[in-house]
Amino acid sequence: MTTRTGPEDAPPAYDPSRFPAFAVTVDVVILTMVNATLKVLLVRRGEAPFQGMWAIPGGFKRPNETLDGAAKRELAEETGVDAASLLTQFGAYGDPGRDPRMNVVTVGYLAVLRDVGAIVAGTDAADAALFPVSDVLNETLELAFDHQRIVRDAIDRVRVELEVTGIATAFVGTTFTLAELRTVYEAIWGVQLDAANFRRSVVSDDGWVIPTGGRARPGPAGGRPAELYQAGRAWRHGGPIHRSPAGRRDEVTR
Amino acid sequence: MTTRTGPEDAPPAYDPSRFPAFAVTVDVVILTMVNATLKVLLVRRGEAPFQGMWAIPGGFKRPNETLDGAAKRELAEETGVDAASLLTQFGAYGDPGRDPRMNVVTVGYLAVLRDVGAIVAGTDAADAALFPVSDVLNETLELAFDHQRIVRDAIDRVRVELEVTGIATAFVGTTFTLAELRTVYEAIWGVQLDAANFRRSVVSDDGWVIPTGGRARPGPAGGRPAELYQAGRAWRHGGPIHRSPAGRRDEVTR
DNA sequence: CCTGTTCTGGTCGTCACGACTCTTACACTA
DNA sequence: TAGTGTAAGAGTCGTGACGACCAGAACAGG
Repeated sequence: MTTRTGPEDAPPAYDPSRFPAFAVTVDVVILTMVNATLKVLLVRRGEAPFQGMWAIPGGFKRPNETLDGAAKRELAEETGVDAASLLTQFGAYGDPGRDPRMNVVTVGYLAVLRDVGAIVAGTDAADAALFPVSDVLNETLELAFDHQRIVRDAIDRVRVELEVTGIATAFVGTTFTLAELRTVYEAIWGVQLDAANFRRSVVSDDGWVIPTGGRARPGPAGGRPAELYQAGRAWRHGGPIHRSPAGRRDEVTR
Repeated sequence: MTTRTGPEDAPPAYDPSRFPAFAVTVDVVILTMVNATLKVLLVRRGEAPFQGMWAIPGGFKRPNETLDGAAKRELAEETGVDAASLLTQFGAYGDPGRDPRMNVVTVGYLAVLRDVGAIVAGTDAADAALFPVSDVLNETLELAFDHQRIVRDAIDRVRVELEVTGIATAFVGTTFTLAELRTVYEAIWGVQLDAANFRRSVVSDDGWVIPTGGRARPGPAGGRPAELYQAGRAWRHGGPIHRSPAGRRDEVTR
């Protein structure tokens, strides 16, 4: 990493054999959709500092594993889910004092899951729960460490990923209706999408979704049952739905 | 960072008081445009490992500085430039064995500068030089550590930033012609843009660029002198030039 | 004055997309 | 079994962005 080794570039304290020691952790922002609302999985801290406060799940990176591997392991330990496909790194955080105990640099990962509700219920419900992302963004809920900023960055990232990758399909089940998929976009971008136009964009013979032939059960109010689809293979080339310029500008202005 | 402290979550080796120690470094991918070609600043390693090979400039993070601060400091040490505005983090790298000496996690930063040619000439030309980015991408030039991957990720990032931020103006001077600005897009995206259409997109009364009234000196072959512009304040809301869907698809397929 | 080169401005066709309307299909109830 | 309500599926139209292409303007140099 060091490049030139002139005296001004390598003071004694930064000799490679005596580098400053850091703890490296991996924090995972686990997102899911519940009732057309974007939620984040938080755990309650059992010890100081920030004892009793809610935080993002995470843990130390081990020397013999990669960062991606550490994130995958933490996700599995917290939820039991082995979802390596949708685990993307979005940032590193190393402000001095962010952990009062020691020098910690953490790497943030974004995970998108479905059916986390059942998973959380399976664990001890007292120290793991789903919270609306809006509660974190508008500071209704205060988080430990700098986790508020980390969650905020994760949301910014998922908003972009939604436009350029197939991350939307990770929020829904293996089969889904177009209305379900549409609520994902609407909840994450905070916009209203015309159902007809959405359908035309997604079903446009490009292989975004594949009809399964099945039909969903209508809601309690009746209505025509929606067709069931499964994700196609075209999502790796950028998603079919794009934000309107007005909407994007709003987000930046926000 | 640790969340629950059950016995399975906290093996003795990962007690907070005895965390695994890592060195944390910051590596800066410094990009600039020379003769309509995208170049990256590399330095030659003076010591093992990878002695004599070219690498990205970087160095250890100090405990009392932020990651952004460390990147800013490294950039200043290498180039003397204090360009905090366009220094963006794009990834963290911590594969075991990426540095044979010890456990190192590095955070990659992207810096965009102009006039690096003069800066490099000012330093010892033997151990710092500009290389075409294409030489790194197609593996004509082999880099130390995993720096090839880091540069590749940085290029991926700058291609996206070019579309959604005003990073293009960082490659040109305070005043510039539209042709200069166009070559930035063409070099980074590897496309050809119609000069007339490019002009229309940029000068569309949105404040992307502000005419200064001055005119550039024509090239050696003559021609009409181009008007000089300076960057407007609208770039923070997303850039005016967007890739064609075909071009974006090519990049993913690549 | 002529020519070559580059910038600047204009036109046109295409296509993606949003707004809007209508039809279809099913559940539920009387 | 007929009627009603609801939501999905399908069509239409207008607008706006953008790329391809062309023409004029401005300057250097011979």
